[in-house]
Amino acid sequence: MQLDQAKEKFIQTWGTLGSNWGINRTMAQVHALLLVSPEPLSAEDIMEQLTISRGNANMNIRALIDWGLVYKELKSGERREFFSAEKDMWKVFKQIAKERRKRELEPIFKVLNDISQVEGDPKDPNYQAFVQSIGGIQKFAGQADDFLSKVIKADEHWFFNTLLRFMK
Amino acid sequence: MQLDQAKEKFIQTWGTLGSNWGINRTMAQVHALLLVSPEPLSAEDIMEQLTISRGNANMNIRALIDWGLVYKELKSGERREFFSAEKDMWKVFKQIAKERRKRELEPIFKVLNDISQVEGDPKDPNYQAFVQSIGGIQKFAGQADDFLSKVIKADEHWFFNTLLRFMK
DNA sequence: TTTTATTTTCAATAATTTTTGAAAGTTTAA
DNA sequence: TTAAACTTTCAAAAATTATTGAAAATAAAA
Repeated sequence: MQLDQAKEKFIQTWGTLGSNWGINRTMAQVHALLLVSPEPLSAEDIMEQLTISRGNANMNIRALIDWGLVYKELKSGERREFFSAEKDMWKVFKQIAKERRKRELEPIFKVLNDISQVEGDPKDPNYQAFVQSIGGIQKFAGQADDFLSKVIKADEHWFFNTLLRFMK
Repeated sequence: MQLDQAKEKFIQTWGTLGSNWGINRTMAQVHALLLVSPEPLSAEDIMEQLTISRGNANMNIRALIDWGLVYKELKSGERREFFSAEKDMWKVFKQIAKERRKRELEPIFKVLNDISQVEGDPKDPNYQAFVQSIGGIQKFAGQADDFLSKVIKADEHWFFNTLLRFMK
């Protein structure tokens, strides 16, 4: 396979992967493109290589920067902005975990907490099932959150070597 | 808060959560409804409670069954089918991990393997960046897969107690 | 300043995904 | 058998989400 084909296939695959996980396809494609580019690219470069509009490129680049997955680079003597992606997959993973934790887990805790205050007849099976189910979810979410907070701080070598070995 | 409101809020929240993770909103809502129902529900019940059409209910129930998150229950003397959800969150989590691993990780390995065979000039920085980036992703994906395969087999108590303690 | 280069915004449009509902299919009971 | 109860399918419609492109905003250079 030639480089161009391989690049194209990677960008498409990464885009599909993203959309399976609730991430806009183009955003994932921009990320993929930056992942395999040796040098930072300008908005123009990205527009051309992915054949997308200026507005689309801009929005998705900004979103990637918000997620902490892409960095803005300033080249001296150059007026326009250049962008590069974090290529260390462990860092990418931790950054996504961190952001999703903040953006999603936190709001869910709030809702779970609110609805677990539900009032009702303790003899009503609907009430019982509700309280029990929400309780189970709360407990799980709390444990998952503890685990995540540790993963976010962990070092890759420790995580995959030490931990994986411990897990037998 | 009253039970009906709490239920409604839970169903909406679970639906939003699902769509953030690439799962159709209605599918997540059906799952939520079954999670908080003490008794299995019929398709008719689900249609009414979520005010969705028969076709929509049917499709999403089937999808949940495919994911192994919902079970079909047969009541003797009843002709229609009833459905119930797995309420143990650890099992739910493991089931989702198992399915996504099969549906997504496996195809990605295949693509990564194909494109890592790319031919090119070892002096070309584009080629170097590509090979290196894909290599890093492959390595990470392999380790993540090993980890996942262990999680899928793990017991909840062991995972959260023993492991969480070990992670300090 | 004013001009020029570049980035951002956002209403309109396009593309995609989801939902509906009626018809076809299936299964059980009479 | 035939009829009734229930489930599945799928083309059309609706809803949602993403994209465009041109105008407005911003920033640097002249």
